[in-house]
Amino acid sequence: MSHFGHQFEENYLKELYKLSQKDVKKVNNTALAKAMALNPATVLEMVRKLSEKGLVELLSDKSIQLTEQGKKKGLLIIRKHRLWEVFLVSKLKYRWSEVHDLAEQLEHVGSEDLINRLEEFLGYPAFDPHGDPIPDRNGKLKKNTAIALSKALKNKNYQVVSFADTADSFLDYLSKLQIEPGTKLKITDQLEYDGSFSLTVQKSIIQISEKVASNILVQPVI
Amino acid sequence: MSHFGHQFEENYLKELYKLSQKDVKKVNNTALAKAMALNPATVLEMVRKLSEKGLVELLSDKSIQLTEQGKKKGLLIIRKHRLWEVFLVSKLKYRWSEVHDLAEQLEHVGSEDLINRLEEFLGYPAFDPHGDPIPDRNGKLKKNTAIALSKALKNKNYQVVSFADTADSFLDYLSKLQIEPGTKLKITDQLEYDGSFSLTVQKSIIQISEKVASNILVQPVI
DNA sequence: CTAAAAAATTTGGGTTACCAAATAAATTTT
DNA sequence: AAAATTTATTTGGTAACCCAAATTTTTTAG
Repeated sequence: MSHFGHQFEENYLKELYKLSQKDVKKVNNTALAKAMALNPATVLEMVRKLSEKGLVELLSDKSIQLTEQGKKKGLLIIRKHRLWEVFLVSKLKYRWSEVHDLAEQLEHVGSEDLINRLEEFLGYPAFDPHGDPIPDRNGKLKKNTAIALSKALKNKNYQVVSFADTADSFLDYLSKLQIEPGTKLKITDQLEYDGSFSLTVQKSIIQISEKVASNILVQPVI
Repeated sequence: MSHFGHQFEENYLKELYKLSQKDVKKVNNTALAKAMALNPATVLEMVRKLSEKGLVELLSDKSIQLTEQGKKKGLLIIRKHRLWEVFLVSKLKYRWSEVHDLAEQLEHVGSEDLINRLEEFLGYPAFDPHGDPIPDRNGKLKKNTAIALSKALKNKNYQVVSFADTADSFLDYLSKLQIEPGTKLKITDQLEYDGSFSLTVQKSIIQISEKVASNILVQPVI
């Protein structure tokens, strides 16, 4: 038995789960290797081991698919990751853009009991600080009903849920505008000329391009 | 660079620090190997690596000593361990006897900044749930003024601080007696015959042997 | 001081997760 | 369909951390 619990296995399962969500097309060895920044030979070797463990199936068209068991494990890691992110932001006052790497370490810690207690301590949050849904202990995800800000209605109140683009430069830009998940805002105008938007954000009025607006995901505030 | 940060290194440094505190006599390879439940050959190999890194010195009498740098790193791990234990007990409602293994994982996570924030979040505790002092961010430890219960005075109020013996069986026994760090108690009598004690613990009276009493560390309640 | 015991060290292996480069197989282009 | 490209797979190798068993060195006892 490894001295590291199942850290590696967990990373493969997590990545496979994420890929299965993101792209519709099947996940092959190359795609997984690229996603994990590993050599295809390494990935093939590991995937075979996962297959022997019944966590993954190697289909006849060479695509890699999680079994029910593998899916469950992958979701658990995602659950852990997102709950720790909530902890870091809501309790330790990190900014939401800083927590990913730390959560990547914390997600491999310990027991399911620990994460269930953490969830209770945090008050059963449904979304992480990036706006991504947190699987409950049965693996169920709350539907995220967010839409792009560029598709939102004028003069209606919205709340930022997450961002479609997660490039650092974009996140830094948003941070300067004081736009983060949870921020309440309203579209006051859209310019015909270039499609740019005027927003009311916390009593001040700012301008953003249509491109930026399309990468901000919002939910109507009830 | 390893994919695991410095988990192994950290464990060696932590153990060396603990040994340097516990036993007065010098720490040799055999002792370290025993403490870590590893083969002496393994330990020797690792200690040499630590020595190359300047974290440890191999003295001419074959004893192993932490350098200032190594000591600092070892203390940091202990700090992390104890702060996470406080978190698990005070926030996630674990019992103090359950948290060691989880803290052993958490202690290897992440940044010094994280642990500083955690410390602040927890309100700068000076002792962990076992009663052991938590090094501050400069490595300073609060003096623990505890004495063995067997050396305590009759009819004076004390508070349990920690235990000298940390064997599971002993902790389980104490747990059944509802004795844990923080518990208030008073010696009502000591039998001449075998040195055993009568204690008042939370309104009930219990009997413990002298050996048990010598492994319970207490502080006078002000 | 010498024999026995203990500790330190060496030697030869094992496993896991990784990689680069070569080869084989499948897919796409033309 | 043949050529070119992409993907999958095999092969040979590395570094970290570990072990058991043999050997050497040191310490302890007689």
